[in-house]
Amino acid sequence: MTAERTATLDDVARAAGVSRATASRVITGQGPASPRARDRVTAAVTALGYVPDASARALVTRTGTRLAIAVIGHSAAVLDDPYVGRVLTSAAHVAAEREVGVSLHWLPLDDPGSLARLADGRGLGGLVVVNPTRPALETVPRGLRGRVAAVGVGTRDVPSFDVDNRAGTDGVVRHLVRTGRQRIAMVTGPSWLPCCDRAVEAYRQVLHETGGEPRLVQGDFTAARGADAAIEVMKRWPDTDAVFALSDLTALGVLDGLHALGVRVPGDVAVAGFDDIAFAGLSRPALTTSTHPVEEIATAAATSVLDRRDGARATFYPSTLVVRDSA
Amino acid sequence: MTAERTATLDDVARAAGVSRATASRVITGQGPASPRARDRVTAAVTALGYVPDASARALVTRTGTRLAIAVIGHSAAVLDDPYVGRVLTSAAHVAAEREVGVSLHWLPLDDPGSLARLADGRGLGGLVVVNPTRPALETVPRGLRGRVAAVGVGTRDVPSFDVDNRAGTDGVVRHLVRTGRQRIAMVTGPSWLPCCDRAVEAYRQVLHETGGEPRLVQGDFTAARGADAAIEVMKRWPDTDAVFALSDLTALGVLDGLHALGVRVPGDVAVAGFDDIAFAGLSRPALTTSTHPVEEIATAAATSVLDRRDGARATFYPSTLVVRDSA
DNA sequence: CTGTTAGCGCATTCAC
DNA sequence: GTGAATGCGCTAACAG
Repeated sequence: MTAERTATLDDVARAAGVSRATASRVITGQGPASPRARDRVTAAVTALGYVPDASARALVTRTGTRLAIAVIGHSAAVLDDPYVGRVLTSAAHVAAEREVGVSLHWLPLDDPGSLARLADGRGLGGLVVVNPTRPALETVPRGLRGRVAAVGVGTRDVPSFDVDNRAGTDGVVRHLVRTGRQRIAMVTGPSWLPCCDRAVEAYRQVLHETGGEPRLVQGDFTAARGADAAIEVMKRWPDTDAVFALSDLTALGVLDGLHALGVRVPGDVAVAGFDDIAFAGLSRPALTTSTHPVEEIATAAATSVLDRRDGARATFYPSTLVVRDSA
Repeated sequence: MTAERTATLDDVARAAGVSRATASRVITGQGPASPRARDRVTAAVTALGYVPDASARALVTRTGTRLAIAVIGHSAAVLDDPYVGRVLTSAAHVAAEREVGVSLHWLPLDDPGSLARLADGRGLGGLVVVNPTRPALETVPRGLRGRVAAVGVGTRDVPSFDVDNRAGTDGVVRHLVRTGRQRIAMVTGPSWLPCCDRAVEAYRQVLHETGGEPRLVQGDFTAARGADAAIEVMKRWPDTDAVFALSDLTALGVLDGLHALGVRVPGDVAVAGFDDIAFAGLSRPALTTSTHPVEEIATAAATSVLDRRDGARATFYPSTLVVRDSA
């Protein structure tokens, strides 16, 4: 297959013995086409190794040639989160196969118009919103319908691809209970992030069943906050024997805070995180956490957007306990 | 500035009272243009907030609309390296401003044709190669000249944006010497990676000056290798009192390996890393390392490619010692 | 169901 | 130095 010159739609049409329009119809799958035409065109496509020119297509459909990844948060620092990095990498991979690129954007939490502005911009092939709020998703223009996906909660119009936070939290907290912990605190995510709700509910539920009292402290997914949260927890409830943080980075910070307090982990207090980031296995003690197929999630979201697949409204991905040393 | 409809070149030309061709010339900076026309057009551009349509431009210049980030390595796992993540994020940011996206690619070390194939593909606006080898860079087609940059070593045709590994290593090793270490081992990067050479030279130089003997062990920038390397070092040279790894991930692995051996850090052996990744401050003990403006480097490389700036052939960025607890 | 026609927004020949 | 004309590769109207 020595493609001396990349094949164009014209080449495909000629090879298939049809007009460009017909070829275009079967390739995009939009208009009508006879079975016969369909066969001949698909054959020609594979024979010539045809890949549609993203620029030309974008130009005429006014649809853009890049996949934007937008992350909602208080500051641009959210873009440095390891979770976001994994989403970006996976999305970039999917995009590359379709000759489009990705771009990364921060949507300030206190600027409700930012998503609409981003979505209005030219050159946008699709949009994946990470950690969205429902009101924010309502602001995406109709023109983008079918080309938006959420990694986090979705809406009726925006399909959601997310970790099963409820089951994941349930698994971690039950593990803590099973290993003898009884006074379990939880460091949550930011209060505005709706996908944390299910996790908090699951935590409450398990504690309710086992006769524990909820000990909730607010987090923000950063390590610095984790250290402070650990100190706060031990001050308010000195007999705490386990801390579950809804983010590995935060859990790592908890480890730090506890260490500063002279509390032994897991001897005095067990610590568990969430997400299984790359460093989770490298901390001392190595972090017990729950692992998530972030790459799979991001790939599904990007594919859904790029291929305009109208599939399920919400897909949940499994959360699997990883027991290491900290709990 | 209520841009109800995004301005087009035609709008700019009309507002400036010139033809589209003239407007295009001054905007691209390519053809001739009278000072007067130049002024009027630039004024119109800012007034209308005009941004060229990347798709249309790509279509006509046959130049593509995405910035590819290519990473050379043995396996696709190199794409997960934190360094690569930082480069990708920064590049995505620069690209977004110009309405283009980025894509991420792994170039197998043992497949010399992969770079050429990637570069030949349509839709490529530019190329940033991370950790390249010189022979690999020779394979990029002439057509891409001026639209390629290297984060790492460059060639005559490919400008280089890199950390000043020599000075950085010098700084770290001298710090070890200054704090009383005398038998210092170094875990290098992969042997095929040319940008490590300068670091190794600097290490040798300092040891030569201070009367030490080089203790070199090969690394591959992974944490797993770091743990093995630590064990190897302590076996070959049991009196080693410091280990410098040319990668934080590897240094964290060294910490792990030393811990398994029952060696105290920094009591028995000091450990230093390189790059100052996000987790460096969170390890126990916190990692002493050297910090690098990776975002700045990547931004410069991406800008150079996207704006077709023919600047300096090689730019070195400072490496700054960060003293924490491990050394 | 199909082919013909007409642009999308821009950079680039060529005359002037 | 400038403007009029041309076409990049593709999809979307429209007529057959």
